[in-house]
Amino acid sequence: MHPLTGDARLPRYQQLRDHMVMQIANNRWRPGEAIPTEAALAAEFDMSVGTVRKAVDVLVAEGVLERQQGRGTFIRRPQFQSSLFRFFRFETANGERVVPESRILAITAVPAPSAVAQALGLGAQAEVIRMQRIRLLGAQPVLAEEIWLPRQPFQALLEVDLDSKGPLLYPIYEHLCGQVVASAEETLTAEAVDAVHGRLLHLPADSPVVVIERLARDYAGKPLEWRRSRGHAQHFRYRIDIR
Amino acid sequence: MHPLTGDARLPRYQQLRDHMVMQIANNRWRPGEAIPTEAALAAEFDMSVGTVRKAVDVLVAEGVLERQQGRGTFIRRPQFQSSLFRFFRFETANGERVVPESRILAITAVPAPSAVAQALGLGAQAEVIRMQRIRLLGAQPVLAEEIWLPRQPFQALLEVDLDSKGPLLYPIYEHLCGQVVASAEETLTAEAVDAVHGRLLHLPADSPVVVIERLARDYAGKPLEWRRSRGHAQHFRYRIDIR
DNA sequence: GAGTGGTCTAGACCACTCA
DNA sequence: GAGTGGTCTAGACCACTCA
Repeated sequence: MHPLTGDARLPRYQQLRDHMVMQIANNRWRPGEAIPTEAALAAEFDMSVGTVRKAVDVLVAEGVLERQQGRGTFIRRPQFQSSLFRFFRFETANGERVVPESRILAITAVPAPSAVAQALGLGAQAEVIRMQRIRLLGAQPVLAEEIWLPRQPFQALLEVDLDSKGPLLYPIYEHLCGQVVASAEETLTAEAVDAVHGRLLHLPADSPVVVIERLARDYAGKPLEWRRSRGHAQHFRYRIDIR
Repeated sequence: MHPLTGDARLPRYQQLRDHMVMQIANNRWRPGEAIPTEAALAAEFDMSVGTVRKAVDVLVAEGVLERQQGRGTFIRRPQFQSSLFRFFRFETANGERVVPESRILAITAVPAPSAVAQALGLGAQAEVIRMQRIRLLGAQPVLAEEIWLPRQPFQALLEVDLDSKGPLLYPIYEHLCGQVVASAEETLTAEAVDAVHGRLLHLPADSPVVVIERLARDYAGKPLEWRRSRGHAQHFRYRIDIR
């Protein structure tokens, strides 16, 4: 048995939810691992299974946990590889969906521009890593990305050949730097392409492009990465259900 | 006491949820009205209050119901007036948010083009109402909309002066035609403006515009309205939180 | 067959609303 | 103070997974 340490004025299921978020943020369990059974948690915190279930319900609704009947409840690994592809459709000539290849144009450590420092919650002049890359379908560039990371936990990225590790950065962040992206905020805008990105994307002047800015955070809510991606509007389509 | 009529193999809370959706679709309760208390529903369907709460939880999560502690549980009236403004920001010179005025350019009954018939789930050559309107900030057009409705329940729209009733159509649908919009699917795309819309929106050639297609449905899921709105990308901004 | 989450019950007591 | 939803308990039994 083990007392909860949170704000005792909150309902017990909320206290348990907060406690579990903290455990996850502190890497007590890794993505894909099972948390203790509902009965075990009820015994540990001296509450009924119904109250444990309510705390777990909240975390499932928040996308942090995933239930599997008969097997257990697991830390959900966010599926960010498909994130851009909720916005952009890339297909081969035969109509098959494909993940564009990645080519890194530049990766360097620089003092953070003030907008980047602010987005990442860093002090002025903190060191950041700046990565520029393009995503290609065959020889055709389809996305241009600039990516900013705090230097300290991501230093290792400067010391490896990223292009050899495939186009998906978040698994690299996890394995190379121990940083797990758990949530993100994205902002969509659209504009006529500027000269720089027109050249990068091989687009005529004034072509419409969609811009996606993304701030990615870990389980504790700490900003890990700020990214801006641009792609031709022709590939863009996004669907929303509302009530 | 009253037996549930749904699929008896489903959990009882699901059966109750399905039953309540049906009641709402059949206008047993109107938007804004309270449904019976949890205790009354438990007595009516001979189940425990916990099971009723679980059915209500589902409908709250789906956005159909709204709980108010101490007062009751209410049919949620979807807040569609703000729907476009989740995508477009319109502000006066002083930076205040405003709802653009509406000017209807044309409203006529026509045979449904096949794409419209398909979207609205109508037979080929069914009669539909076609409305074209622009939204204005002062003298500046900011949105161009084409709106398609099945003629039958919306006939009354052809017989009134819509411009005098303000820019929000959904309250008019409800009061004039008895049709309540309960949910919608929206698809965002972006393009360079074409000649027709460039003229309507007073935009130079090749300006980037964002296009929102929306299919609106009633509580039973029946399509009520299909709409396509175009606005200058400069006003467009959309934010998404993902896990 | 042991262990997991899923459904359901029948209650107790609390927090809030409103006349 | 009567009536509402919110929290929590302690159980029973079911559906599913996996060795």
